[in-house]
Amino acid sequence: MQAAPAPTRHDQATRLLHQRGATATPARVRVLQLLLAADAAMSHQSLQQAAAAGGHPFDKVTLYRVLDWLAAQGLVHSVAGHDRVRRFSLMNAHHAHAHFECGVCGRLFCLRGSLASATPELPPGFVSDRVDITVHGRCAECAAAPPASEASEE
Amino acid sequence: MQAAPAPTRHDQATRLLHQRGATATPARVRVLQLLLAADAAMSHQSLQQAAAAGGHPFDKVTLYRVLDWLAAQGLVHSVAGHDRVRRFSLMNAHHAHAHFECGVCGRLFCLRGSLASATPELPPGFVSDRVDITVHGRCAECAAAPPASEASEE
DNA sequence: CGCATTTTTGCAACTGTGTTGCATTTTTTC
DNA sequence: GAAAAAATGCAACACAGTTGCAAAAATGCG
Repeated sequence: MQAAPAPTRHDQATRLLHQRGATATPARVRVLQLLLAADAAMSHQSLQQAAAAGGHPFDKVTLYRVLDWLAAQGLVHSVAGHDRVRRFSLMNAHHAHAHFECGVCGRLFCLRGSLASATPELPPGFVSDRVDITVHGRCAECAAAPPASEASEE
Repeated sequence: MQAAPAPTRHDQATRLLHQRGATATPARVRVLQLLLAADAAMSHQSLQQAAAAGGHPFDKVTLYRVLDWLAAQGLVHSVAGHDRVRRFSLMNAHHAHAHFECGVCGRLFCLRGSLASATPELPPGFVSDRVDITVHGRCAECAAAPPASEASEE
């Protein structure tokens, strides 16, 4: 047995699934655990790597299906960044949160702020459903490390 | 004889290119013409189809490169929708415009409204560069044609 | 004007994300 | 415990976008 130091997160994930009346399958629980532990939206690739690093890699199709299922359940949120890669983050229930996409490292962070969802002027007949706000710029790490062609920075 | 009914648009495209001090190559002019005529952001595929319908299909790589070049010049703006396909629209110079993505037909429209770019609460160290706002919902056409009369309603 | 240089275009092959079909395993239901 | 349903895994596929290299057009220099 592996010393799993976070049964709490496993429990949390399982609870989220049971609230939906769905079976808490290992793959779903594992994906939710990873997403709960992440501070940024995770791509399919990073999830697979994280799972492999945890000693239990799952099939890529299974991962895609779990992510699709989670998105259909409204548990996660998928966003395609500028690199066309979908990244997934936990949905914070009621209100959609804004994202921050770093133009240097490409990471996608989740901002939590009460967005004044001021729908711009919508043409007549258009129905607004949700407003997605993504801030582009440089994250703290990349802003602190200017492109001085020198990567040596402690 | 090619019935070119819009020398104006051709001229407009050429002018935009010359303003950048760049050569107005046929491919660039053609792409800009198509984008000038479009009311919504166009994908690589639709641009290629439109060009083919116009009797002059260009190579897909050339199209990708022209689009990349136009984006690098700041003339167009590329946005990846939920289907992970990049769509291109003319940059309206100074202020970025918001987009509307229809969840039914997938089309991406450009909204023009002075967005109060109220950057949500950015974590310390993060540098905001640009705020991208995409409204999700149903466009006028799709909202007017509900999927009610389909086979099973459940 | 001709030739070297740069830019642009075109073709073919490739990468990588995501999907589909089908067989196998696991879970639920009776 | 067996049948049915859901979930998983493997292989093959589809599609957007990219890279490398060669041909063609534009540009610069003598």
